[in-house]
Amino acid sequence: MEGLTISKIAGGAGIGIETVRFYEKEGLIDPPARTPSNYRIYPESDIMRLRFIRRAKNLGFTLKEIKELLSLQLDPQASKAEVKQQTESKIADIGRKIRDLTRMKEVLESLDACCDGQGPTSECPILGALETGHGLDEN
Amino acid sequence: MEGLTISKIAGGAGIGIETVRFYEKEGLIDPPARTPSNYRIYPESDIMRLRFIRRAKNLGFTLKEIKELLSLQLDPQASKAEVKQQTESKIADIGRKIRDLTRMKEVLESLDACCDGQGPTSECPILGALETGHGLDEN
DNA sequence: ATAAACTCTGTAGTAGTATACAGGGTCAAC
DNA sequence: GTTGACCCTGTATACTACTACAGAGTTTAT
Repeated sequence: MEGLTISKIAGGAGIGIETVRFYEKEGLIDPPARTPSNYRIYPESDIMRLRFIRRAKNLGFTLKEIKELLSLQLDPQASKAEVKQQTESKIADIGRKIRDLTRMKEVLESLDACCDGQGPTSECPILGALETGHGLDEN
Repeated sequence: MEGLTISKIAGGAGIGIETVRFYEKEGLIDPPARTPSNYRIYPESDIMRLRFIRRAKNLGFTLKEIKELLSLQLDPQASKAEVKQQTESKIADIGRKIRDLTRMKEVLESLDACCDGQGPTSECPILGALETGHGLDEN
């Protein structure tokens, strides 16, 4: 039989079976084909999609945002200009996240270095890491 | 009077008043001083702390992880070795996030470029972005 | 041909993270 | 000295993202 059962893709993506059905309900993956006995059968490629979702979630994207990210490639109907604008807005979002994380990492690295000896930990301020950033913008 | 009321720090940090009290209950900020009439009064520096929390949440850290991050600098009692190990583990986490986001950003940038003309959007695969990464590790 | 291990739909429950409200006290200003 | 904007505690509700059944059908292995 061509295709994977739900437990196979769930296992392959490292998530639960119920979560796969949940994502289908939420529109994050397309409803798959069904066997004559009504079992879902998935193409291999859905494992990739599910892994993407898992990783993106770990990066602080909500399911709604992930849906938007995924739709950037799958919506040939949408106006090019609109897609382009959405894409660029996502790129900016991601750039902001990268800058924040980079700053945080630098602070932790200097913390790691400076506390190697015996300086008091409380002198190494991680708080400043995200402070000097991009203002009071939303989110 | 020295210090800020709860609505001032909430406003300054861009979060709600109830959220500030919630973070206090959860141990993310210390219980502040009180006026004789039992009002909370916060030092300016708590705005920085609350902003850090907001930004870190946006980067995919849970409140529990943020608590750990904040405690890295505030726990001079903890054994240096333990703190050092925790710090290094956080640094690795963050490095992974940065790599994932960088890959995602690259893909979106090429998507943005290649869809400038008229190529079908569906040909630009964001799915691969997080795929060739660091294996099937947890999370 | 039966038991174990899967699948289905549908509904309910959980954890994490806020938000809202009720009932009551406090402060500033007119 | 009363009105409106604050603050308090405590409880309840909401939203997101799962996770766990219940009750019933299917597939696989023995």
